[in-house]
Amino acid sequence: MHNINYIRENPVEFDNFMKTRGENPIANKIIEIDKVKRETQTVLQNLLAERNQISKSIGQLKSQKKDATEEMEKVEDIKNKVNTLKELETLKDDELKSILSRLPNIPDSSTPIGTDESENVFYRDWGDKPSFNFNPKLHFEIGENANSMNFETASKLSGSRFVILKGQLSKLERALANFMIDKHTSVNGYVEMHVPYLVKEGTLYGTGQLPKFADDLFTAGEYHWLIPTAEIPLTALHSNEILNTNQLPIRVTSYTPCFRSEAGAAGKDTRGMLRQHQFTKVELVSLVEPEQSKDELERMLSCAEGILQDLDLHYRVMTLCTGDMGFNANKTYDIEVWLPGEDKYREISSCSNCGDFQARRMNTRYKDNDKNVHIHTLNGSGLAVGRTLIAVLENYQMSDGNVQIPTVLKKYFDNQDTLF
RNA sequence: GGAGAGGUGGCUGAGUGGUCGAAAGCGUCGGAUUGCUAAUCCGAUGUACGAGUCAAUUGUACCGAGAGUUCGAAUCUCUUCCUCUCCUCCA
Repeated sequence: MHNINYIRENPVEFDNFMKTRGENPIANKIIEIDKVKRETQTVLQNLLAERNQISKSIGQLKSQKKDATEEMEKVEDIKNKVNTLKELETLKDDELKSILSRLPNIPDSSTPIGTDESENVFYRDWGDKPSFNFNPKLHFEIGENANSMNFETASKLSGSRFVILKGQLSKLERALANFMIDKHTSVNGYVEMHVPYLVKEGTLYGTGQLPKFADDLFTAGEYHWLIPTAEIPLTALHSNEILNTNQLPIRVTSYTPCFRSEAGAAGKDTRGMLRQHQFTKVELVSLVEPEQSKDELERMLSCAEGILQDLDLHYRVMTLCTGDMGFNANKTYDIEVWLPGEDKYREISSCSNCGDFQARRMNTRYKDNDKNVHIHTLNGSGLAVGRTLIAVLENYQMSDGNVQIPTVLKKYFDNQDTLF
């Protein structure tokens, strides 16, 4: 959510920012609505002040058993005006909120300007592409050949975009998640949280998924939505709270399933488990003071990268351009892991600084020298477990169809060398 | 799922139509004092929005949320959400 004062004072700049994010100019419209709203408010409040005063004197007159008919007639007149003005104020306020809640965050000055993913900018990379003396297979070929990855049965149970992992692959998924959580909690300073997977509408509004992206989400019953990422419950932990400075920074992590309708992805990545309605992810969330958020984004990125380094998986980091960046973010780094079977880099983590955008929506502040200031929120995948499993399979595959177990995961497999 | 109770400021908790933005206590902050990791005393202490020479100041709203009754609502009515207790069920 945007600061209306900022838009009021910098309408042209605001429109320019919105343009880089694919939005049409709207500042003037916002300011006009805001102006009417405030003018209405002023008149309304004056009338209410008058009413309160007269009402008070009515009380006094009555307690003295005097006649108050005259005063009561005056108030009657005010009442009618008040009702009309109240309606107008509510109308304008709703209009304003409806517009503001659907506008994306303002990009950070270091975010490259561009229209789509082709204009994302290379930031850095790590490691090298592995070489194979055979033709590397795709992850689902490896999984299906080992009889441990089953899409047909999953589809029988739940439809398309689901998978069943069996035996060693199921264990690999669990091992990866454990490894990630262990590292983030013991080395990187995050506190592990176990959180609800179903949340209320207001929670999703606070983090920015609603009202605009309802189609991307699954609902559960009348009042609940399935979380598309643990970012939702973790970021909203302190909604409607005023934190003390000494509570910050808050760094939390959670291993959860994520549920996404993938409404806009029809026909995309249909084969394999790259794009599922349900997948698991270890999420990192930081709540920090505004001055800290830029450093925190770098820190978070490094924490996520550390997992891939430990797994010895080659990747590159891209800075997303304004047109490709998500709704909430002012800056985002994507980590793309190398998948030899696909012969492509694929997103495995996305680390974003949301500035005060979410904090405004969910009203999370902290006391800074007696002033209440919105905190900054950041989130990042550390990492998407399903996609990490894909990366391990494709990068560690051997010519005989077996898969080596990365060194750091061996302890989860009784020190076995290979998966199957 | 059945029955009941309740939602008030950072916390505990009083308040059943006007003098209530709200007692009291605790906590926190500032000050005074006492020769000592504390006690006592005094004072301050919500949020949002509006008006303003955006400073002093000032107005409005907020007692879970929304609607209503009334000249006037924390207090009455309705709706709704949430919490708790007991029973039932259950990992």
